Amino acid sequence: MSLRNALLALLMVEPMTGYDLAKRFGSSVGNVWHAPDSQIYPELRRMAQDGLLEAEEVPFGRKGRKIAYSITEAGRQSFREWMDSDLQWARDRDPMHLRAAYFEYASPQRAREQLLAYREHTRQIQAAWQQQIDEIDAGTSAPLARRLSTVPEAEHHRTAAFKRFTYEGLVARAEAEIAWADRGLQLLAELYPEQLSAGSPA
Amino acid sequence: MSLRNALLALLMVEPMTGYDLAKRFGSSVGNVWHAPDSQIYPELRRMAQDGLLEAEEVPFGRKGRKIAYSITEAGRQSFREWMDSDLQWARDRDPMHLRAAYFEYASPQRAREQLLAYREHTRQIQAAWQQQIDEIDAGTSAPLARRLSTVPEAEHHRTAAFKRFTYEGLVARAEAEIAWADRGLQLLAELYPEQLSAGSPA
DNA sequence: TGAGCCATGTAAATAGTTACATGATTAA
DNA sequence: TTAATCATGTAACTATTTACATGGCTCA
Repeated sequence: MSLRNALLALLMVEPMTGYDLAKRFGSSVGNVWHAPDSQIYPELRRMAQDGLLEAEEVPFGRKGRKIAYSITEAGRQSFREWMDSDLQWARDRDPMHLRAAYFEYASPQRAREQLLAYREHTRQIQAAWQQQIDEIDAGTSAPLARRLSTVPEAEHHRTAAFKRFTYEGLVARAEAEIAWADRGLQLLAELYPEQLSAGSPA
Repeated sequence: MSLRNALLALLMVEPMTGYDLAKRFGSSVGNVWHAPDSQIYPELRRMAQDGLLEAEEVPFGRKGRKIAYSITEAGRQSFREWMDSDLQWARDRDPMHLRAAYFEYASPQRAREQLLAYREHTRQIQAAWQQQIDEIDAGTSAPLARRLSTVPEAEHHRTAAFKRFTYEGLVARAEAEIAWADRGLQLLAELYPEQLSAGSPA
């Protein structure tokens, strides 16, 4: 259901084609909710069937065609209802922590490599989130600018504040994960002083 | 695939029935990988079919029966291979942060209630994780005791250290989420001074 | 004898992943 | 004219959720 609402959130701002939405999932909303093209296209058609969206086929070039989706009043209401509904918390399902709990079954070298890879991966997504914050602060955030253009001036500050707040939380969480990976690397170095003497943990 | 490996991890220590495994998912491994009974029972049968487990039907009482699963050598090897394999990172899919990004569409009251509920929920799972740490430190952790009984004495320290390390990370991450919720409550109070004047954010 | 837990499941639906398939447009 | 990117999908599979179904055991 969240994919549907993530799509509605984007379409609250402006109509878009499936392709635009799929690409946008690689940047703005994709930072909090990933979805591949192959999930987006069918979902959009279902949403149109359910009356949440209106689909309009737009020709382009000689023979090209694309489908522009715009949100209907039913779609707007559905999104607002979701925003007011209680969330059900996702249960924990975390491969990296599951694995770390059983590191004694792995070789220290592999454990170390995995922590390094996890730290690197986390740093990368953290950088992407931080960039969103920087762009919001600099006033160069394209997604935010689009959103603000549909909102009365008096609400601009709040709208920007919520977006920034969201990314702050993600950056802080990533920071905790990076610190955790660092502690793990340190722990490995302490527990296996000989095997890991060659590589520096940091 | 992680469910399978979470089950293998438990069965590396000792044979268990489906019921035992399902219950254990409510405490030890369930802290990092949740799975309902209805997913566990079929998965165990599939794993037995694949030769990773041996199933033995054990009668109990007059007509009762249960199925004890023990890990086979193929199962042990499969688990070790998984432990050495690279993890593919789960994409971000986070309903609470998705929602927070669009809080301007919710009423400040509902936004506040949702942050309070999220903080409370996070505190609860954090407390469960912290309890695991306390039990490890006190030497009263039943799951750890079971694990240690199958491991040479020289490895006890390391085994305990990895378990503790895992839960430390989860506690720290929860701490970051709680701090984020606090910042959100503060932000709401600042953005909507009149509407929220009645309730204290903390 | 009834409540609560032990024990194992099935069915149906939804969600998500991976790999593949097809063709058009645009700019170098 | 070819590479990149625009544009939309299908098929097959795996994972997960939700709700339901069945019956035995144990203790008060």
